Amino acid sequence: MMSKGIRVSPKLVDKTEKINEIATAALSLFSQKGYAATSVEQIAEAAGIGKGTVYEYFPSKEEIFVHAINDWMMDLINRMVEKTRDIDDPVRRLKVFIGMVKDVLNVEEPDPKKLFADIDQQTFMQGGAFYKRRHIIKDMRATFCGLVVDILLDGVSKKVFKPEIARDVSKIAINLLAYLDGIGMHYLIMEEYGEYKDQIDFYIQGFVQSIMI
Amino acid sequence: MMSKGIRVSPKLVDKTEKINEIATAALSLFSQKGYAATSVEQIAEAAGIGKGTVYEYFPSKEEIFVHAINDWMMDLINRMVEKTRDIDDPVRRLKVFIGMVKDVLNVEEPDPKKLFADIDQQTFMQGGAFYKRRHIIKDMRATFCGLVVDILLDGVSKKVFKPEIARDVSKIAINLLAYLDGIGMHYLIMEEYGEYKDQIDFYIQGFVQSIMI
DNA sequence: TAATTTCCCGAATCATCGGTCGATTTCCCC
DNA sequence: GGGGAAATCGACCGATGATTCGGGAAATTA
Repeated sequence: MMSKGIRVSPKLVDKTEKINEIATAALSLFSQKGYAATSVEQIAEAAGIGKGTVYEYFPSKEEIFVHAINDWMMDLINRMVEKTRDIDDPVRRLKVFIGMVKDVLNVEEPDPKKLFADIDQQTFMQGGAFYKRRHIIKDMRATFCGLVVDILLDGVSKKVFKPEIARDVSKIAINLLAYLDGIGMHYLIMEEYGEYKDQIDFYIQGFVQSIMI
Repeated sequence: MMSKGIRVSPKLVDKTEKINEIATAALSLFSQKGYAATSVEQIAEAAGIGKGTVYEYFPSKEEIFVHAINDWMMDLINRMVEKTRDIDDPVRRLKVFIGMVKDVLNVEEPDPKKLFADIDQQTFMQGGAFYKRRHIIKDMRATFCGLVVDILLDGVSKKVFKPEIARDVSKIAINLLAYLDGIGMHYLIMEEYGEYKDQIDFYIQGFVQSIMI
């Protein structure tokens, strides 16, 4: 605590930490009620501060959303990188990665369902929080895609995956992620989580078979 | 015009047609500005009537959305059924279907991008227009899936597709649609429409190969 | 303790918008 | 051409919620 105090003057607060506290409280609320239905007052209450204080740390509600979502997705990606980085067997590495993607939808806190819907919303709508910052979302997707590309190329170099997939590795990665996106959405809408994992496993089985030597 | 006059009394309006006029005007606005950013007054103006009049035909803004989206999706599905129904060659039939799905994203009026985002939004958020009517969205998806299943089974019975896919035909159909969903979303976000069709063709090539005898 | 700066707050502001309602217009029938 | 039901309308109401702002609390220094 009390780390960032460069100038010494009356009362100093760790701004960064406070910002994160607010963002964390907000993310939880956004995931429960959605962005639009969450008021700044509720965020303040959840963070244990007054409404006006929120505006000492964020210029607007939109910025809270952007910050919170950014942190959340960064964290998600970092954990995936970490968990898969040191796996030697490319097939296992791929499957661990996919397993983590599968599990994302089952997280309880923060529940990602509404977060994803709100991200799309705020990205597509002119004037949305992410509209003028689509690059954040794009970068995130690109990073994600890069992760898969790494795994695939690693498999190629280890002679486990067919060499010819190297040529289309980017296409293949995008297609895999698109599928995972789509099937996740499908089950979110259809609410048949029971079959979700089977369905993915069925797909992945064919996928792995098609890229293995 | 003036078709539905059963009871003859002072002044009679074709309610059904008026409802559709309003819904059509609304759909166009929703697709341009999104559901939340479209006011009932704007809908009224676009339909060439007063705000109060809108409420003679719809009980709420939400109902306008539900009605408009329902019509829109029904129409989409019907056109797909029609265009593919009479194609004999299962492979061509499948490809025509996929071609139509591809083209959906490029429609200008109404532009589907925001509509899809709003549908998800209104489906996931408690209190959303589709929240208590997820069945409408689910049914639509099920119908859509049924279409693919039909095409696949037709191919099996014509000895063009492998017989063993009949066992998992539902899984296969869902996976295909999930992919198309996901890749569509991907390109909507990444805004690289140029590569969109190539990407899908690449996928479909592998897909068709995997199910053909 | 007083001075000073930072931090905190929630009442007030301001704008938006969905929905209502009573007045007004339109149209059909006699 | 007038009676009356149907249809239209838009000013108004009430609620909501993001953002502002001015005063008070807290902490630090002298």
